[in-house]
Amino acid sequence: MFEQEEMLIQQLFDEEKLTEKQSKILIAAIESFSEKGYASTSTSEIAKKAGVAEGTIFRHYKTKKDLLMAIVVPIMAKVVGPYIINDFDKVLNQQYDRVEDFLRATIENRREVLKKLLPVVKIMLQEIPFQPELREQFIDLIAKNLFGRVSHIIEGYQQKGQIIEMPALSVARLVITSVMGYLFSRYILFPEAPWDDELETERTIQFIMHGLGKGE
Amino acid sequence: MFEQEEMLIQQLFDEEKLTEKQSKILIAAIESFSEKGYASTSTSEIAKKAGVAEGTIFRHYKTKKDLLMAIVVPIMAKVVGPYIINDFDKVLNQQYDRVEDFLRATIENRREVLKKLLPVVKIMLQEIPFQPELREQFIDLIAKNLFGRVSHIIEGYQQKGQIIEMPALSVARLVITSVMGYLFSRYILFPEAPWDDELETERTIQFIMHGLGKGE
Amino acid sequence: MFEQEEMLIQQLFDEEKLTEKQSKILIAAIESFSEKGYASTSTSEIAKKAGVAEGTIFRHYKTKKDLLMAIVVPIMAKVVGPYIINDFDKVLNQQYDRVEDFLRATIENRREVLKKLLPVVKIMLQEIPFQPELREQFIDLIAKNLFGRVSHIIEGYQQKGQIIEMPALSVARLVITSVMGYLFSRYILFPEAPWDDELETERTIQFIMHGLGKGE
Amino acid sequence: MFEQEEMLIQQLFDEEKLTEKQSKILIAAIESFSEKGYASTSTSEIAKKAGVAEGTIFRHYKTKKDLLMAIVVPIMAKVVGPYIINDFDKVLNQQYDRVEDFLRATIENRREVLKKLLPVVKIMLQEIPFQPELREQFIDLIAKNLFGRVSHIIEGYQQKGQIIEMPALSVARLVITSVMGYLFSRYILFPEAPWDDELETERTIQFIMHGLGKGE
DNA sequence: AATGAATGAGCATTCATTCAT
DNA sequence: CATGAATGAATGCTCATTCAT
Repeated sequence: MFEQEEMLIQQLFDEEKLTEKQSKILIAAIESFSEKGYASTSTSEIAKKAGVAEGTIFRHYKTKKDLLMAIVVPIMAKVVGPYIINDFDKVLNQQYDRVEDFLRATIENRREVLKKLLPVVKIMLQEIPFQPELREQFIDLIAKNLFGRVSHIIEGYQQKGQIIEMPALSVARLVITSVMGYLFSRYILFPEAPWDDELETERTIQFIMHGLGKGE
Repeated sequence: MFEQEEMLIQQLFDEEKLTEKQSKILIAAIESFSEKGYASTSTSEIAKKAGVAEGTIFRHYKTKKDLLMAIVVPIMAKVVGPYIINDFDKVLNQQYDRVEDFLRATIENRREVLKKLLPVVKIMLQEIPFQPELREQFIDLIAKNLFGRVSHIIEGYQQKGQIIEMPALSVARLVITSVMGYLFSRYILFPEAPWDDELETERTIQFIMHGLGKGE
Repeated sequence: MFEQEEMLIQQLFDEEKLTEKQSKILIAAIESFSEKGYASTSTSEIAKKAGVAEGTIFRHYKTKKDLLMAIVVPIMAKVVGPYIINDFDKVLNQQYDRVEDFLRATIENRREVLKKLLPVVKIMLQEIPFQPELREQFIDLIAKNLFGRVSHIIEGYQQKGQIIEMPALSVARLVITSVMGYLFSRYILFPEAPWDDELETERTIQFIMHGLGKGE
Repeated sequence: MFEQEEMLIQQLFDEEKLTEKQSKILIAAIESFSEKGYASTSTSEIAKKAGVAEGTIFRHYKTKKDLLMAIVVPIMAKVVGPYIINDFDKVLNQQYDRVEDFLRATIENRREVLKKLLPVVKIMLQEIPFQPELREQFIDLIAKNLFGRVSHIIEGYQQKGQIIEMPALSVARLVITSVMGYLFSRYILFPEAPWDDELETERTIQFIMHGLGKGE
C-alpha cells in the first residue's frame, strides 16, 4: 500500500520534481486531511507522520493552506480536467461506435481513478465549499468543460435522432449524476458493501440508455 | 430571512421548548457552521453572532460537539427519516395511482424541505465523514429505511411487470441517485443558475420512468 | 455516617441556627474541600452535592472564600482554642495529680476530636498557608495560647524540680510536636495501618516523660 | 537570591540538561506554586514571571500537572530518598560512634537541605494529599525506606541494651516526629522567630536520648 | 428564601508560523 | 536545506458571581 501511494503521488505531482521529504509530507497530509478533515489536522501531526521537522513543512509550503492547495489543485487540473477531455476526444473522433461503449469506458476509467485517488477526492469534495479558489475552479471545470463537452456530444446524438429531445444541459445533468451517483454509492457511501462492479456498470448503462431512449 | 429561519428552527426543534437564547445560539451556529464548516467556527464567534455570552452556549450544550449534534441529529431523525416514510406509506396505501405521481410528489416534497433546511443539510453532509455517530445514523437511515422501503415498492411494481427486471437494490440506487442528483445540482452545486423547477422535475421523472421501462 | 456528620456540623456550628440547606451546603463543602482541596472544588459541584441551586450557596455565603472561612474559623475558634484551654485549666487547677494523667487525658481528648473533625482539620491545614487571615489566627492561637499556657505549666513543674532545666518554650515545642506527631502519624499519614491506640498513647507519654526527665 | 535559586535548580535537576528557558520556568513555577498553591497558580502567571511565552511552558511540560511533577518528583526521589539512606549507611557502617552524633549530623544535614529547598518541600507537602502518584511515592519512601532503615538501626541499639524496650516501629515514629517536629517548627511554622539552631538541636537530641533511655 | 439562567473574565492547552542554528 | 525551540494569538471550556423571577 505504501508503494502504491507513492506511485500515486509520483503520478499526481510528477512535473515538479519532488524530494523525498516533500513526498512524505504530501502522503502524510493526504492521509490526515482525508481522515480527519483539513481544519482538524494540525501541521505538527503531519510533520510527525511524515517524519520531518515542523519547520520543514513550511519551507516547502508557505502556509497550511498552500499545502492543501498543492494537494487538491493538481487533482482538479489534471485528473478531473484533461483525463475527461481526452476520453471525450476519443468519442468525438468516433473511437467508440456506440454510446454504450463510451459510457462503459468512461465509467471504468473513472472507477480506476477514483479507487486510486479516493483520499484526495474526499479532501477535494470536503474543501470545495470552504475554499473559494477551489470552488471557482471546480465550477468552471464542471460547468464549462464537463457539461460543455457532454452537451456537445449529446446534441450530435439528438440530431441523429438517437436520443430523446431534451435540452442538452438537462441530458448532461441526468447522465452525469447517474454516473457520479453510481461511483459515489460505490466508493464513498458504501465502500464496504459487496459490489459486482461489472454488473452494476452494465445496469447503470442500461438505465441511462433507456432513460434517454425515445420511450415507447 | 430572520423570521424564516426562526420558523425553521421552531419546526426542527419544536418538541423541546427552546428559550430565546437557545434559538439564537442554534441559528447562529447553523449559519456559521454552514458557511465556514464546523471545525473552523469558534464558539466565541457563535456567541458574538447570537448576541449571548460565550458561557451561555456551554450552559445549554456541554461541548461544541454537542451543539453540532443538537443541530444535525434532529434533521436525520425527523426530516430524512419519518418524512420519507410518511410519503412512502401513502404510496404503499395506493394513494398514488402511478409511480410518476409518487415520484413527482416526493421530489416536490424533498425540494421544499431542502430549500428551507439547506444550511443544516450542508452541515450534515460536511460532518458525516468525521463524526462516527452521525455516520452510523446516516447509514442506518439510508441503508435500512430508505433503501429498504424503496426496494419493497419496487418489488411490487416488478411483480406487476411495470418495471424492468433488476435487483430491487440496484433499482433503488438508480432512482435515489437520480432524484438526489437533481436536488444536489439544483441546490448545492448550481443554486444560482436559472432553474425551471417544474420542467426539470418532469424531465427527471421521465428519465427515471424510461430508464426503468422494459426498453424494447 | 451521614447522621454522624450532621451531628458534627450541629456541634461545630450550633450557635448560629442553621437551616437544613445551610447544613447540607456545609457538609458538601467539607467533603469536597477535604477530598480535592479548596481551589480545585467548584461551587457548582458543592451545590450539586448539597442538592441546592448554585445561587443558594451565595445567598448564605457571599463568596466562596466566605464559605471556606465559615468552615475553618469555628474549628480554630472553638476546637483548637477553648477545648485546649479548658483542659489546661483543669490541670492548672490541679485536677490532674500527675503530668502523665494530664498528657493521657489530653491526647485522648485530641484523638476523639481529630477522629470526628478530620476532614475539617485537613482543610484547615491545607489552607493555612494561603489564607493570611487563617494563618494569623492560627499563629496567635498556637503561639500565644497553646505555647503560652503550656509554658506556664512547664515552669511550674520545673520549679518543683520535676522536669529538666530547659527554656519552657523549648520544652513546650518538644511536648507538643511529640503529641501532634503521634496524632498526625495516626490519622493523617497512616490512618489505615493497624494501631493499638492505648499502647501507642502510653509509649508516647513514656517517651515524653523520660525525655523531660532529669536524665541519669 | 536568584543565583542561589539557580544553584538549587541545578542541583535538583542536574542530570537532564536544562536549557535556560526551562530553568526559568522551573524557578518561576516553584516560586508561584509555593506562594499561592498549585491550583491557584495560572500557567500564564508562570510564563510572565519566567519571561517566556505561555506556549513555551507546554513545549517542555505537556500539562500543568507534568510541570508540578517535574518539580516534586526529583525532590522525593533524590532528596528525601538517597540523602537519608546515605546518612544511615554511615551509621550502619559505624561511622558515628554514638547515636547522639548520628542524630546531630542527620538534623544538621536535613536542616541545610530544608533551608535551601524549602519552597519545593512546601509544594510537596501541599500536593501529596491530592496527587495519588505523589502520595504513593511518599508513603513508599517513608514507610519502606525511612521507617525500615531506622527500625533496623534501632533494633541494633536495643540488642546492645542502650535504648528502651519498645517495638522498633514505635521508636522510629517517636524519633522521626521529634526531628521533623523541630524542623517543621523551625522552618515552616515560625521561620521568623529567633532560633539558636545549635542549642535547639542539642535540646532535641537530649530530649530524644532521654526519652529513649531506660528511664530510672 | 430559593432558584438557575446568564455572564464574561480567566484557564489550560493548541497551533500555524518564524527564525537562529 | 533541515531543524525544532520559541512564539502569542486563539480555542474550547470552567467558574464564581449576579439577578430576575
